[in-house]
Amino acid sequence: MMLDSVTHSTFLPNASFCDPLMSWTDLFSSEEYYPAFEHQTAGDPYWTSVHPEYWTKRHVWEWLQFCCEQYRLDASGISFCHFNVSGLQLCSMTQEEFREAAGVCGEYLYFILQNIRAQGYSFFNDTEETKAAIRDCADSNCLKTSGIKGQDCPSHSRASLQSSHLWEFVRDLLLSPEENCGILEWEDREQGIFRVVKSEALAKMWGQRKKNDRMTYEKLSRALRYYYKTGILERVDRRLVYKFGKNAHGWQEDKL
DNA sequence: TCAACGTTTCCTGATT
DNA sequence: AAATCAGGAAACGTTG
Repeated sequence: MMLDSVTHSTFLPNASFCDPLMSWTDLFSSEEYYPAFEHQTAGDPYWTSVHPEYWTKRHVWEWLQFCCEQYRLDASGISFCHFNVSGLQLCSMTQEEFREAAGVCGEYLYFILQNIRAQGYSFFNDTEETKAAIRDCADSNCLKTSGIKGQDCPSHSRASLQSSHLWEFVRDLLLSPEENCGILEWEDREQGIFRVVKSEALAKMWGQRKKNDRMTYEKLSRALRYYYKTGILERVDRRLVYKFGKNAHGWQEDKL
């Protein structure tokens, strides 16, 4: 049903980007088109295992996080609530809507998404062609005028995804209601104060993210306490309650 | 190859 | 009593 919108994608500044003979299904079912990624367990596929049109909100978040990290986008300029959408909704967003949601970074994100849609995850393969295309887009759209630092296309995507920081994981969980499952709860949204409601579940989730089944809340909380030093978190003298510090970004409602 | 970074692991002791 | 907090110390994996 989505085949038309994909194969007839109009955002293809460089025709060589998309092989017109390659079908949508082929693009996303062929292992060789995204060799850099591993599929997760069937019950919980990673965004790279799923077609953008079928991404859940969680997948959208994962993709966004990946883009921010891989391309060093300034997350503070991105309105995350605009991206609290399903893959289908994301795919229906126009370039203008991306710009509204994330400024110049939005154009970049739009470009990346359209390329994934058009050619699958081969977009991330380490080819000169892709690198050049990214540079072209970057030059004409955002890198010149924004703080985005130019980077070659991702060749270590998986590693990069795994390197996601704990506080960002916590932040994103807090901002993603359907993934949260009542694990975290805002205590004071404006001040960035939140409570860990299900400490064990939080540790389990973090452990899953880091592929570490020995993670416990005891150990996770030690890592959180290190954030007091760096101003990512501030101490709140209540059990299981934390507060984002001045060096944490991307959690504030008015900046979303 | 090395060193910095962000944890992870373990621990002792205090607090709730 | 069990869970959580506070940090020191050291190990560890990734990254530049």
